[in-house]
Amino acid sequence: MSSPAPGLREQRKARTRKAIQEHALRLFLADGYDATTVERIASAAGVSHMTFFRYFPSKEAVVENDEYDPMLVELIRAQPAGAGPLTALRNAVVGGIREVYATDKDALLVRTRLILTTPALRGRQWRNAESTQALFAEALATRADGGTTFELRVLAAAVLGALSTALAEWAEGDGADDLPTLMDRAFDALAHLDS
Amino acid sequence: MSSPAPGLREQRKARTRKAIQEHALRLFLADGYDATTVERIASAAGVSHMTFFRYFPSKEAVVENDEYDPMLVELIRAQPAGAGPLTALRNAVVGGIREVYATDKDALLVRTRLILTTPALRGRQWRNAESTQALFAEALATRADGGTTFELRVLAAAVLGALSTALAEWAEGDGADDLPTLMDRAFDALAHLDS
DNA sequence: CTACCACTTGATAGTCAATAACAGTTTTTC
DNA sequence: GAAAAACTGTTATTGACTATCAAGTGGTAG
Repeated sequence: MSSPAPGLREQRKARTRKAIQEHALRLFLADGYDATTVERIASAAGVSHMTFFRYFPSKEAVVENDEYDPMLVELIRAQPAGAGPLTALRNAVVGGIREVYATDKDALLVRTRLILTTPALRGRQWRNAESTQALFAEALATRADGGTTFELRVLAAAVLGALSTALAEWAEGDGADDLPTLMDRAFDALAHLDS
Repeated sequence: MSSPAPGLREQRKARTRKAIQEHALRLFLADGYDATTVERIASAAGVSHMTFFRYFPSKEAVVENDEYDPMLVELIRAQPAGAGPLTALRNAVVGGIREVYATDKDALLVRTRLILTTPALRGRQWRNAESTQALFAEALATRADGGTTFELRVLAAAVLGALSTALAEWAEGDGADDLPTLMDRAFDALAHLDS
């Protein structure tokens, strides 16, 4: 990633981007996703709707937060070589989430609930999961884990399904449960599928 | 399900619905999903665009084919009680797909490829998977399978992830592989995740 | 057979997301 | 300081989708 130069322009862009995102989330929570037009978000953030689309490719994209993927890939690669692929994924993901959870818990809950209750966002979410699946499978492959490419893809897909379920369960319970614990339980279930 | 009366009206509606769907798929394949407008589909089918939306809630919906879910749920319920939940799901799903595959293989391939290559349809597909996950989990629960509701949800999600991967692999290979065999391999991978 | 009723459809107009073209302004960069 | 590049707003257009209302069709009772 590049911070090419902290010039005035970059600072201003970062501020504009953040303003759009914050106003968008605020309005989504207040009035609902569908009832909030891009025009309204833009004017709340003090820009034109064209500028909105220059910062975010779509109305859906303003809710996303894909910053975790690269970190998780790093963590997967860093797992000791002896562990099996499921164990490696488990330790990497649960460890990574634990950190995110400690600092961004509330924001994560708000965003997750919004996504779960908005059909358009749910679809988007799953589409992202597909690229995450590919990243995970690739990271496992470079770790020289056993199994064919196909098997690693299946593994990554199964893990993502399990993680999504944990996240959904957590959000449905309004964040009362401990998310890393739920994810651990999800991984336990994966390890003993035919209980 | 109701066939209230095979009156002229019902026949006509069924014909219109089928015509819209067939023209839509034909045009999608010829010109691409995005390049095909609803207006064009409607006029090809000899109706107005309003009628299109009276038959299908959205442009995306015209590609779907959710008819398999009830059949799969029946098959899951019919599995012998002794088998573990993963085995039950495996036998039900692979058996069901084998039948579909024997009769609808070409149509399945065309539709799957279209969905995989069209971002908007991929999102829709995953959204449907969510309701399928709930149906599977519920079917397993009524079978009095071991495990909590949460664990069954995780299982259903993992299986759907694995199945999607098999379907994607099959479509990427232009249908050269045998789909039921691929699904069997996906289930094998699930059974030995930490290979 | 006819007259009535519910259902289905089309024409029209509108909203909203997303894209394109152009002009005006500001920040770099030399 | 001036030329080049980047950023933004205005306006217009496309296409998915909805609402309304008028007109046409099939089913049915008399």
